[in-house]
Amino acid sequence: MNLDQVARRAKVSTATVSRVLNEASLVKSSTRDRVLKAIEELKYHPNLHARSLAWGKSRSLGVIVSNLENPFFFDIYKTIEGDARAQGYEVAMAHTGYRAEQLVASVRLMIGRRVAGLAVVVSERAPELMEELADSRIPAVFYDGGAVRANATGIRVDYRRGIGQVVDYLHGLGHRRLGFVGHDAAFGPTSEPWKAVMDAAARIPELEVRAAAGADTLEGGRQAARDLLSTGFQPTAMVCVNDIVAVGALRELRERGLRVPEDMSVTGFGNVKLAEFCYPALTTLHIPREQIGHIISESLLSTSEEPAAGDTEIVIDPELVLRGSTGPAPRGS
Amino acid sequence: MNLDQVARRAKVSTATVSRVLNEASLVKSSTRDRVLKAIEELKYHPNLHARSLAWGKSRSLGVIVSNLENPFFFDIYKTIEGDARAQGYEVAMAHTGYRAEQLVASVRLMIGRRVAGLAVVVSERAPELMEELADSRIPAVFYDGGAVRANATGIRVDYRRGIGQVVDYLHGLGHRRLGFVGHDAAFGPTSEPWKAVMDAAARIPELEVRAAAGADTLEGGRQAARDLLSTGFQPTAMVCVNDIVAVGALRELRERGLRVPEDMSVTGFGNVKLAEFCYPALTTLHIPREQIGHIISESLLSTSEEPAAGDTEIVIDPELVLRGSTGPAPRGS
DNA sequence: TTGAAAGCGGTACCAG
DNA sequence: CTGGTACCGCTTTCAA
Repeated sequence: MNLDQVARRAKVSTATVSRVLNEASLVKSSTRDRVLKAIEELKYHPNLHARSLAWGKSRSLGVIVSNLENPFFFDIYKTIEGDARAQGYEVAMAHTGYRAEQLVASVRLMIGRRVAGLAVVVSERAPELMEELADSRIPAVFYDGGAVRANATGIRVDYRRGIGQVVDYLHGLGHRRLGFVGHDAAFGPTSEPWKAVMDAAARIPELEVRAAAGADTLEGGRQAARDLLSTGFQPTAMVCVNDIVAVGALRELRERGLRVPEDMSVTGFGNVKLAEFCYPALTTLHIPREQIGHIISESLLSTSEEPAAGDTEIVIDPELVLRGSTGPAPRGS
Repeated sequence: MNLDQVARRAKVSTATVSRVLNEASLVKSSTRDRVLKAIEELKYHPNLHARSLAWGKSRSLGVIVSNLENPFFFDIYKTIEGDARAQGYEVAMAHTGYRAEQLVASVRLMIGRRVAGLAVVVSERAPELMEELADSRIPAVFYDGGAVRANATGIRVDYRRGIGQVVDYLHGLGHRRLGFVGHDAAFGPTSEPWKAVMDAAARIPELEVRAAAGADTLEGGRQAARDLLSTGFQPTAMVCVNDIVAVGALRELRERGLRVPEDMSVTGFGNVKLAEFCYPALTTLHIPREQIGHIISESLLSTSEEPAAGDTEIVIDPELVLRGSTGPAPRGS
């Protein structure tokens, strides 16, 4: 099942078979037919490894995301994939589950595959690795990737501003005790969302904030909400690091008999589709995931040979979307 | 950045470099160190295409799913991926968006990659292609794949039985007019779920059933529910083809001011995590997705060289899970 | 323990 | 328009 067998059967050289396969230079139609027939009969499928090896380059993009299960990441991935396909590129996906080691493995994998471009859409970090990536000369784009490496585009969300808006909004509604529901990879002093919350809280002294975190899943959000409440702390609002975790929190509240938003306000982050479909619908911060995807693919697939501007940092401004999950703080709280 | 350069720098042959890379035969540790140093300095990453070409085989599994966005598919994918990784396999993922043409392209891609095994977890069909796959001698497992090809394992859900249970249950609660919310790829007389509904309806003459379908997304479910209701038909229960679509329907009902389950019962299919987290929580049919994933990977990764039993068909029996989205039919309906 | 060289399956340049 | 052939980068005998 290789070129040679096809060539032999069609009584031509491998070069000719290769030609009909790539529709490149013209082949006499009678010969072409013979070859096609042989291919058909032999159920021949070209070995893609051999092909890309010979080709030198790989007309494929790599996309690494933290958690494909979270629609936030999926939406970005899908957009990139669509764009890439439209330009005739394959897409190789990898997800890390927020583990730095897995990120390292994935990047190495992509370098090994000699992808034509790499999108790194993850929250976790692996600084040493980025150097390796840079040396590989593979064009890369980072989303949320912390310090942007030289000669690569970076995209990040202005958490400080987004969370700031949410906190101000809640404060304006009379809330004084806030719970922050993070997830393991967006927790602790190195995490942007966390810093943003702390900043906002520091700005408004009368605010009291406590935090908890679980996995980046529905169940994780529920668990975090439970942990938060079981400490005895009685917040009147919960600021969640993303919509999925927020939906998880909603369930915990429901099962405790707490009404949203009468007894407790809840906010999300991202504005994924589910935020509109859950009940109550989530007040959240809109992040334009498709736009992010397009920016990424555009930057990676830039027709021009030049490294697409390079060294750019694009900052996304979240936009507050008000829905049913937030309301005035309960009286006498 | 290839073997040769590393070899040259370390003053050894490419064979030796290859050896230290594969930790195969022993290399004198002083030489090994020299080589490792060279690799380090050159930031060398082996070309995986060349490697698998030389290797002949590919220690990687292919997984094709219809819609990764739907957690049902994702859960299966994730399980397979986990198992495969645990055995040192790479996983190549492709999704088809329920399009047969895309399925064809994806299978060809996987054959071209010479994957060691292929999981085809899709609802759409492409019979001609399956023949091609069979000839490729790649071990394959199909989920929901219709007619099982010779010498391959097939797994399918007993829709007839599952839907039958739901319909009987609703009928027992007094429901007489049922709406079926499908999605485009699970609609029409060739679709199993559809046939199952029609069968059940035929069994109980006093039942009236109408159907509608949209995309396999939250929004699609909402749209389908809207279409169903806008015909003037007034069902008292909606049987949905999966949980996602059901959550979409829930929203449409909510916005029309219809209470669930007082005014309308709703059922899902699959029992994905979201089914517990939405409001009201969904009565649904549990499909053991992780078990399915394990069966698939086990069958594909069977240590024995023999084609893993082959020709097996495994039928999954869905289990009814009762939650808050169903109740007695409204009085006087 | 190490090196030389023959593939693995294609592509593409150079003649004819 | 077609065939011969030198690679692409790595693995793997076979000898040394």
